[in-house]
Amino acid sequence: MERYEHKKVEDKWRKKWIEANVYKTTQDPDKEKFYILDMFPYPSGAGLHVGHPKGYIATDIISRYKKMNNFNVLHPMGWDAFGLPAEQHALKNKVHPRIGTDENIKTFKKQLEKISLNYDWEREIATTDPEFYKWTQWAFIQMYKKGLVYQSNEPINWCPSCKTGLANEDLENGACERCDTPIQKKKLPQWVIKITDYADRLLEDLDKLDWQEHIKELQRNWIGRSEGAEIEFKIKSDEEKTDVVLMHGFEGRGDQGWFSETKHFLEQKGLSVYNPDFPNSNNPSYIEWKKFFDNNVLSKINKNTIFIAHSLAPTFLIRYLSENDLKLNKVLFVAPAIRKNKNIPEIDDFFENFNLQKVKKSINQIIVIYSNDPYIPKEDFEYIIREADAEEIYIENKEHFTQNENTNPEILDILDEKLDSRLRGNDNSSQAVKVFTTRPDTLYGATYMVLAPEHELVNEMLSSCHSREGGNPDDTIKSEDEKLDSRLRGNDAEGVCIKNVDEVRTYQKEASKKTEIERTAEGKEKTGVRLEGVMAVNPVNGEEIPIFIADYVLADYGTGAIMAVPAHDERDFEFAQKYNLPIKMVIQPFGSGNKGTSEKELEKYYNGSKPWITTNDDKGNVILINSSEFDGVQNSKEIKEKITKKAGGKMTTSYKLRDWVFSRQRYWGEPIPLIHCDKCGVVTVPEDELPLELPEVESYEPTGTGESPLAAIDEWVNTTCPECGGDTKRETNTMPQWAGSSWYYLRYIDPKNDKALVDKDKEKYWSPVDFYVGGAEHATRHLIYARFWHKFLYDIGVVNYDEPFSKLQTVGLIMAEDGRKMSKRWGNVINPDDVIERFGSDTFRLYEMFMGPFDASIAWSTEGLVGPRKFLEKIWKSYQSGYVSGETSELLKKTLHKTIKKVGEDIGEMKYNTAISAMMVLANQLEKKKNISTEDFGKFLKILSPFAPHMTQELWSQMGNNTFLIEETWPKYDEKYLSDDEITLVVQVNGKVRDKITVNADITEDEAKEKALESEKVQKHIGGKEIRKVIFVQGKLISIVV
RNA sequence: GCCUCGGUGGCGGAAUUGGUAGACGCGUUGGACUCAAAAUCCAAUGUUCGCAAGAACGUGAGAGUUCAAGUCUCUCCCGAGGCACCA
Repeated sequence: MERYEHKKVEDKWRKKWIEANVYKTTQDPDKEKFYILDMFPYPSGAGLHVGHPKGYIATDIISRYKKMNNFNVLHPMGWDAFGLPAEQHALKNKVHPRIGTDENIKTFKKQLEKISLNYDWEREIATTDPEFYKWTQWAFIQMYKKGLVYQSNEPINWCPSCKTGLANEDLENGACERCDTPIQKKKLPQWVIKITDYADRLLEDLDKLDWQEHIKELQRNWIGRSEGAEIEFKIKSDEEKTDVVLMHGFEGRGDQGWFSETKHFLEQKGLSVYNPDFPNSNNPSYIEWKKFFDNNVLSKINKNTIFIAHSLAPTFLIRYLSENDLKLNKVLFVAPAIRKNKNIPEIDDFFENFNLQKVKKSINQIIVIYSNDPYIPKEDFEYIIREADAEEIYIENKEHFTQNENTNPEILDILDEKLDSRLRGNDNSSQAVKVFTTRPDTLYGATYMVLAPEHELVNEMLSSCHSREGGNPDDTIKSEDEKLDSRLRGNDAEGVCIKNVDEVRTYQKEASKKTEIERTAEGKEKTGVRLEGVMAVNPVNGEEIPIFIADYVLADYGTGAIMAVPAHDERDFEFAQKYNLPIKMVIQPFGSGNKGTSEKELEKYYNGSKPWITTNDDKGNVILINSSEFDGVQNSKEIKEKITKKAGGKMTTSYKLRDWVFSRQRYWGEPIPLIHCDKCGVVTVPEDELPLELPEVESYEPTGTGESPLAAIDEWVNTTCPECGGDTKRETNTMPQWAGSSWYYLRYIDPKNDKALVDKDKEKYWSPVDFYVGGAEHATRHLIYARFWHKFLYDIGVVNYDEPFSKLQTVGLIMAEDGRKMSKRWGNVINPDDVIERFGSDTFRLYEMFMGPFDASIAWSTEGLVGPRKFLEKIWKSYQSGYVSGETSELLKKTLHKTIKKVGEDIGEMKYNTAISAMMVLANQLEKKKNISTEDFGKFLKILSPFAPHMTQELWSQMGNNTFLIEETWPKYDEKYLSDDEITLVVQVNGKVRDKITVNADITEDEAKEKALESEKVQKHIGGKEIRKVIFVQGKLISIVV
C-alpha cells in the first residue's frame, strides 16, 4: 500500500498547477463575478509566522469554492511596502530600504507559495512601485484640487523616537502606536486631509455594509458623532465699569455750565459717568494732576471708556499720552487749550513734551469740538485737528462752552450721535464664547465656564490687558504694542481684561509642555486657573459665572470651551469640589423606581456626594428643576431644543474624528506632489510628470528637526515652478504608510494601466470587493481611510459605487503555545515553513481552519496538528485499501449528502471548524463501512479539495481523472438523502429526559403518545399521576406533564 | 468610566426558531498487534453515589419566564478587545 507522503504529493501538484496556470483570473461573460480579497501584508524582515496565513487560507477556500460554483473569481495579492519598519530596518542594517523591501517580498512570496494559495500572481502589486504610487499621488492631487487638502500650523502629534508627525489614528493611549514613545505636541506645518468633511457619510453608510457589528461599532465610536447645541456666553468685566470720564479744565468742575447738564444727560442714557475732581484747579500743576490721574482714574476705566475733556483737560491728556503708554478708545476734546495760552504762567507745564504723533496712535478716535472761542484762536483748533487726525465739529456761539445760562442742546445732540452705539444699552461687551454641549437641558445648572488653555480668546483677553498698564513701559508690553494697536483700531472694541495675567500665562505654558499622556493620565487631579476679572453671562438667565482655563477641556473638540454643570457631570463635579464652586441641581428623577434610576444612583444624588448622572436621558424619565419656566417639565429632545433656542444657540453636531495629518518627515514613502513657489504659492506637480519618484540617495536618516531627509537633496528639492517657470522648491514631506493601502484593491482590477488609476469598465465589472478578510486592528485606520478615499474617488467619478468593501470579516489572532502573542521577543514564533515541512501544507491548512471559530483568537498547539493529519491519512488509507468500489451504503450516502450541504453552507458563513468536523464524521463512517462508490468518493474529494487541495488532487488523479479539482464543479446534494426514515424521539416527563424511543420520522402525536406511555421508564416517572398536558415537537420530542 | 464581544469537560471547541448539553479534535486510561517500542486499530472518558441497573447534580453566580433555558429577561461577578477628561 502506498504511504501518504505529503512532500511528494504537494511538490508535484504545486508544480503542475503553476505550469497549467490554473490560478489565472477568468472573465467569462456567462459567469457571475466574485472579488475576494485579503488585506495585503507588510513584508517585514521577520517573514511570515503561522498567524499570517490564517486569513489567506480562509479566502483561498472561498475562492476555490466560488470557482467550483461557476464564478469568475478575482483573488489577488500584493505588498504594502512603504513605511517606517522597512526604513528603520534599513537604517540599522545599512541597506537601502528598496533593497530590503524587495528581499522581504521575495521571502514572503516564497512562503505563501508553499501553501498553494490560488492567487493570480499576474496581478501582483506593491505600493512602493512608482507605477503604482503614481496613482496614489494622482489621487492626492485631485483631493488638493477639490480643496480637501490644507496646510495646518496647529500643533500635531510628534513622535520623538520615530522623528515624525503622526495622525490621531496612529496613537495608542497617547503614545506612538509603533514604538510606545509618549508623543509630544509640536508645531509644524503639516499637510492635512479634510476627512471630517466625510464624517457623516462615513458614519451613515455603515448601515449599508455587511460587516460585523463590532467593527461598525468601532468605526462609529471613532467618528464619534454627538448631537448637541452651540450656545454663546457673553464675556464681561466683573468690575464696575465706567462708560464715560468727564474731565474738567482750569478752575474746576463747578465753573462750566454744560458740565452737570452733560453728566445728567449721559446718566439718563444709562451710562456710568465719572467726573474726577483734579486737585488745585485754580492753580493746577501737571505733576499733581498726573498723580491724581494715575491713582484715581486709571483703575476705573476700561478700553471702552470714552473721555470727554474740556479746556485744560485735553492739554493734560496730550502731555500724558505723549509720555505714557496708555491706549484710549474714544476722546472728545471740547475747546482744547493748545499753544497760544502759553502766556498763562500757572499752567505752562501742561504744554511740555507734546508728541502728537504718539497721541494720535494712542487714541482710536479723536473728536475736537469748538466754537467761537474768546480764549483760544481758531488756528489752534485747526492745528490739533490736523496734527492728530481728528474729527472736527464746530458749533456756533458757544464760546468756551462755559456759559452758565441754560442748555447746550447742540453739544448734547453731538454726544448722542458720537457716542458709540454700544454704550447705549447695558450690554457693553462684544466678546463671547461659544460652548458645545450635548446637554442644553442642564443650561440652568451651569455654575462656571471652562476654556481650553489654548483657547484663542484667552490670549486675546491677556493681550488686551496691556492697555491698562500705562506709565510702566516694559519690554513685553512694547513687543505687544503692534498687535494691540491693530486691534484698537479695528471696530472690535473690547473691554474685558484678565487681571491675573502671570498666573494664567504660567498655566498655559505648563499645559503646553505636558505630553498627551501626562495631560490625560488616569486618576490625575484636575487643575485649572480662574480668569480673574472676567465673568461669563448665562444667556438663559443672565447669571454671571466665573471662567476658568483647565486642561481637562480639549482645544480641538467642540468649540474648545464648555459650560460646566457640576451637578450632572462627573468631571465638572470633581473640578467644582476642588475649587469650591457652586453645584446646582437642575435634573431630578421623575417619580421613583423608574428605569435607569437605581437605588444606588438615587442615594448618591440625595446626599450630594456624587453628581447625579443621567445617561443623557430624554425619554422623560427625569424632570427639570431650578430651571425657571421649565421647572417640572419632563426632559425630552424638544426641551433641549427649546432651551437652546431661548439661549440664542443652535443645535449642532460634533465629531471626535480629526482631520488626517498626512505629512511624514521621513524618507520611505510617496513624495507629496506639491511645489512651493514664492510667486505662485503652492502648486501641484503637473499630472504628466507623475510619478514624482522618490530619489535614490545615500543618506535617508531622519533629521529630527521636523524636516524631511528629502530636504537635504538639493538636486531633487530645487525645481522650476510649472506655472511661472521660476526657481522653486519641492515639498519634502512624504505620505503616511496608509496612503497606498487606501486604494490598492482597485489597482488589482487593472494593474498595468498607465492611462488611468483603473479602467472604468473593468472597475464597473469587478468592484466593489465582495468579501474582504483581515485583522480587526485595521478597523479605525485602514478601513476608515480606504472608505474615505473610495468615497472621494466616487465623487470625482473614478469608481461607480461609494463603498469599497461590501462584506468584511475579521480574522482572529493565533497566539503562541504559551498564550502570549507570537513575537521575536518571547522566542515563541512558529514558522509555517517548519510546520509544512513536517506535516504538509494540507494538514497546516486544515489545522488552522479547524482550531476554532474563525474570528476567535486561539493559541497554537502543535499536538493539535495530529488530528487533521490523521484525518487525511484516514482518507488516503481508505482509498489505498480499496474501499472505493461498488455501491455506497444507504447510511453513508445520507451522511455524504448531509455533509455536502453542510460544508457548502459553512464555507459561506466562515464556519470552517464545523465543516471539517462534518467531513471527519464522514471519513470515520467510511472507515467503518469500508465501502463507497467511485462517484461518491469523488464528491467527497471535491468538497474537501478547497481545504486540502494537494491530497485530494492526488487521489482524484489516482482514480483516473486528468482534470484539476479547482476546475471541477461543486457537487450537488440530493434532498432525498437529507431526511431520515427513523428517528430517535426523546420522551420527557416534567421537562426531564426519561427515555428515547426509535420511531418513524412521520409519527403523529397520538401514536407518539401511545408509544411513549408504553415505556417502563416513563411509566415509572409518571407514577400513576394524572397527565395534564402533552407537548409534541415533530421529529424531536414528546413531553408529558403530570 | 464608557462601548463591543465572551464565560460550556483536563484542553481547543459543537449545539436551527428555547427542544437529547459536551459533536469533532487533542489529551488521558484500558485493551489488541509487537520480543519491545513507535505507528495503527478497538473501547472508555462531565462530576458525584453505586458491583450494577440506575439516580442526583451539571454550561461564571443568583433570581425570573416556560412543560422545557447554554440559548430569553433582570441583577451581579470575571475575562478579552476597543475608546478614553470627546463636554
